[in-house]
This record gives sequence, structure tokens and C-alpha cells, in this order.
Amino acid sequence: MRYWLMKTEPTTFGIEQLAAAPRRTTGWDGVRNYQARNMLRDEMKKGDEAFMYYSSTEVPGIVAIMEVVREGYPDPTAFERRHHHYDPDSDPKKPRWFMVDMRLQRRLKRVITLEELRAHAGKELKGMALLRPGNRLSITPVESAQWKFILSLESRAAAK
DNA sequence: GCCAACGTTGGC
DNA sequence: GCCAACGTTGGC
Repeated sequence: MRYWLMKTEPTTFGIEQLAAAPRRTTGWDGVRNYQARNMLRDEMKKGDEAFMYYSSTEVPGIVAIMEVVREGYPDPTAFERRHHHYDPDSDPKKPRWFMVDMRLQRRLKRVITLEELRAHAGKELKGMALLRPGNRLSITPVESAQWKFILSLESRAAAK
């Protein structure tokens, strides 16, 4: 079983929407980056867990834990002419973009902020993809030791 | 709003 | 295949 971190902008899709969705499950569509596509299509497996991460927001950070409930399948929004994520070069017979379904496991008791993660970038979270300078990938793997460490932060008081 | 990082595009 | 221009991401 593997661990992941998936970015979302709360103004586009937030925890409230996921919590309110049928079966607390959503299709993670709209990813248009080849590296992320490969993870969605090939690497993310049923039962894998992922942090839901808020980006482009006042306090960026991890807000929830999700679980893969359906493995990679073609992203239909790529074929919808009027859709924001429409890609005329994606052929339904040979789809270019993929998505997975994610279910909310639980919210974190508090937001584990980017700032807080950075504070451990030199040690426990060394090499974590999210913390690499200029990282823009919307889906990144998380090592299991790092996953455990990040969760151990949850019950600590927020560092400042 | 600024700007660094970096992926993509397209001319050659 | 190179690389400059351009667009996007995302923290600040």
C-alpha cells in the first residue's frame, strides 16, 4: 500500500464538497500533467491513502485523509467540448488523461500547515516532493515513514 | 499582485 | 533536437 498527496484549491473543490458528496466520494478529474497522469493511471491502487492538501489559499496545508476507491480510468471531461478541462487532442479511443475516485476517510483534527511541514524538511521530511523548491505537481508520492511522521504532528500543538 | 520555477509549444 | 517564448502554479 502506498501513500500520496493530492493538491486542491479550496475555492475549486474543498473538504465540505467532498464530505457532502454521495458516499463521500469524488472523481479526481481535471489533472492535465503527464507525470501526475502516470501516477493516476498506473500507480495509485485501491486502498492507497492520500492527504488532501490545500494550495493557493491563505494557509496552505493538509486538511484530510482520503482513500483510493477506484483505480485509474479515462477522464471524460477531456472529451467534453465545453468543459473547462477539454483537450481536443485526447482521443476517446486512446485517452490521454486519467482520473481516480477518492473517498474521504476523515478530516484531520487540525490543518497541518505547509510552514509546519517545512520546519521538518531538513530531517524527518527530507526529500518530500511537496517541499522541493518550485514543486508544482498536483499529485506526489509520500513515503510511509513520512506519512506516519506527518500524522504524528496532528496530535501535537501547532508549532509556531 | 509579484515572481520564481518549470512544463509546454513551436520556429528553426 | 534545441531553445526562446509563453503559460501556469503556487507561495508569499
